[in-house]
Amino acid sequence: MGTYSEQKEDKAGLIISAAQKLFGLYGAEKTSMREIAEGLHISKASLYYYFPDKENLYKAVIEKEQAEFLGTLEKNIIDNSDPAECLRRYALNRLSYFKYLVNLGRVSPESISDFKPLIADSFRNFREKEKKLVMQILEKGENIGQFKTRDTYETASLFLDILRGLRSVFFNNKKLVSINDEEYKELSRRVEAATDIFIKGLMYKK
Amino acid sequence: MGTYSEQKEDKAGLIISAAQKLFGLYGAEKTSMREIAEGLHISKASLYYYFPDKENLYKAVIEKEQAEFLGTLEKNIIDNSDPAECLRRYALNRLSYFKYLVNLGRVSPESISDFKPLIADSFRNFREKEKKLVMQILEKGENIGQFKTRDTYETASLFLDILRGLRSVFFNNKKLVSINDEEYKELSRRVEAATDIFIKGLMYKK
DNA sequence: TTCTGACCGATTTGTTTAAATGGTCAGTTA
DNA sequence: TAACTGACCATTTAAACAAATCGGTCAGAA
Repeated sequence: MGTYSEQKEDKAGLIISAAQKLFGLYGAEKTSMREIAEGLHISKASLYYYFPDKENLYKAVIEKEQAEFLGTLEKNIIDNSDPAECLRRYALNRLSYFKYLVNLGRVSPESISDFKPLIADSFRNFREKEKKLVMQILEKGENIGQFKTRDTYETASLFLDILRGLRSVFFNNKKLVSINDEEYKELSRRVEAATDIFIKGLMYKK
Repeated sequence: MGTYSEQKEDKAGLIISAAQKLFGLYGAEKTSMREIAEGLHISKASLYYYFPDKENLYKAVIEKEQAEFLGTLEKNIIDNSDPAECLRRYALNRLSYFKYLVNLGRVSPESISDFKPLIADSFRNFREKEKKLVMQILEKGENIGQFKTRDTYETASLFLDILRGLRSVFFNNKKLVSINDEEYKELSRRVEAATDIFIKGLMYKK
């Protein structure tokens, strides 16, 4: 990489960070490009030199967060050799990421449901990557004769949807803006219980 | 019951049915008390002879639907002796009820999240009844040595939340107004798969 | 290459006004 | 006296319009 593109990435990174902060404070829709530019002491038009439009800037913020999470997740999992323990860790790590997103204001009705196609793609992509990670764990479990599944892809998808569903149910019951420690403990207790039963349900019966 | 209260219940029942129909067409918020009264050829004030306010009328509609569902559900389950099969039936019956509610327009962001306390109570009550039904099934499974759970109440609650979560995830992905046959099949396939794994996870290991 | 001010059409916001809504009540009806 | 009603009220919602703000563009300066 040359100096230019490095500089460009630096500047783009600064913009992403500034946008990330403001999106976290006010939400993406309530944050204007003018505000982001003013915070960086540059003109609004400059933002459009680095990002074609607001949607792509938002996408960059989302994908930055997703990449960070997937990175730490892989590290946290790969070193562990027991597939069941891997699934347990996955569930709790994923929940921790959820808490982070909620407390950042990144999870809300409008952020989830009526997403623009571009952002929806990012989420789909993220979920696919998650699925593949879980698939790897399941396949490992099959190979060492610990698990027995019909279809690792379907099972991984189901596992993630169950976790997502539990979060969603918990989230819908209380109208959450942020998660405090008590709520988080309660939710992780349920997620752990569900994961344990799920794992038992995958176990190979001798 | 005397003639008077029977007549009163008849009339109240008519009002509930009329309201049910209109709520289904336009939603509770977009249906006015005037409309309901006009459809029954009575004055708006008369509605307030039978129901203290709109909220309680809506509550009556909700509880009528819930009672009907719980009734058919119990019938559909009680005659079956295998607990695992009971859980499977429960899951699919519950899904069928969900489809019914969605296609009636009874499930929507505003109907779910920002409910008035009164209606929220009805839902809590309904969920408690569901939980007790599932608990009965689980206890039966424990008694015949088929299941092994830490806590039947917690497990029942978890089972229902997982089902609810899967519906919620499916519902949030597509922005549903009604469920067609394909979507319903897809959803029941997933619910069945989750239920099967869940049941396996409850099985007593010899 | 990087950045900007001036500018555009479209959307959002604020404000005002009229209509409709949920709810009440004294009194009629049968 | 239980069942019902028309007239009425305070509050919410709908409509309409103006002003501000928004995302985005572009010729040209640095």
